[in-house]
Amino acid sequence: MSNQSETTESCSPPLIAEPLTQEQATDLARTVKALADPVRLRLLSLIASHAGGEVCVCDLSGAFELSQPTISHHLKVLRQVGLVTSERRGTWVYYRADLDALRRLSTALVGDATPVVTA
Amino acid sequence: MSNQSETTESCSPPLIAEPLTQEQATDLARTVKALADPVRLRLLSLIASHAGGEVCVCDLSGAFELSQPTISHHLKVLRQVGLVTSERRGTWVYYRADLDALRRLSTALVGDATPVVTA
DNA sequence: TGTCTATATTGACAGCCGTCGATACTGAGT
DNA sequence: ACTCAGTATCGACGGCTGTCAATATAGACA
Repeated sequence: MSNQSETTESCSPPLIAEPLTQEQATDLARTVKALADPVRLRLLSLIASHAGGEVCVCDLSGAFELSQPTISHHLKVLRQVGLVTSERRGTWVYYRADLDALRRLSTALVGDATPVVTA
Repeated sequence: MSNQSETTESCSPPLIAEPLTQEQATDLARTVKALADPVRLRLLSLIASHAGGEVCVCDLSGAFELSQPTISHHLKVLRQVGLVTSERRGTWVYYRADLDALRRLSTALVGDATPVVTA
């Protein structure tokens, strides 16, 4: 049960290379939507940047002034698009970021070459 | 008037490097939200991938089975976060993608190195 | 079995958002 | 000045979403 991911966001040409089909856009939007919330961005950031790669939910909850169900809800949204995975060990549940999924998302936007032209 | 961009999304360390502050997350979410819609993804894709870099609104509207006000609304959302800019020439308005803005967004997610591990 | 802690699910509610029709605005050409 | 085409804004409506309190579930430990 650790992962009911219905990951779609397959590998299509980047957005800037050729027009997305309606289906591609719908798939991509699913993943982007999951990231389109400050709380979820911080959650993913906390998980992805954590040494060891794993974070216990109890540690995540403490970082927000939100109810426990709300945090659980946001984690579920991230799980459903495959950006994070979860594993139960004893009483605790540990979350881990899927960096490849994030990279695929990034690639879907701009492709591989990413020379930032910091003005 | 061609551009009422209130672009915030400044250059912060990527999401996966260190935890986002609440403000960073809010800023980033603003931009991500603008992309979190299939229609806007397709619009941006149509604009960004267009030869010449410019697309007239009249060409964009034709690609969707949506009312003209709806397309105009979505274009405004993209404009407000600086992902596209617009310029009026005569009767027509031309939209252009800001690829640097897109790249900054991508960098905010995964950083510079983007080796895709296509499984 | 019972209890306690950690996490998930449910149900409800308010606010946001995508969509439309109607209307206003802008520039071009009579 | 008038009209016409292209685009933007307004106001309204329905559906989606983030939040919570209440409750359920899962595992650890008596």
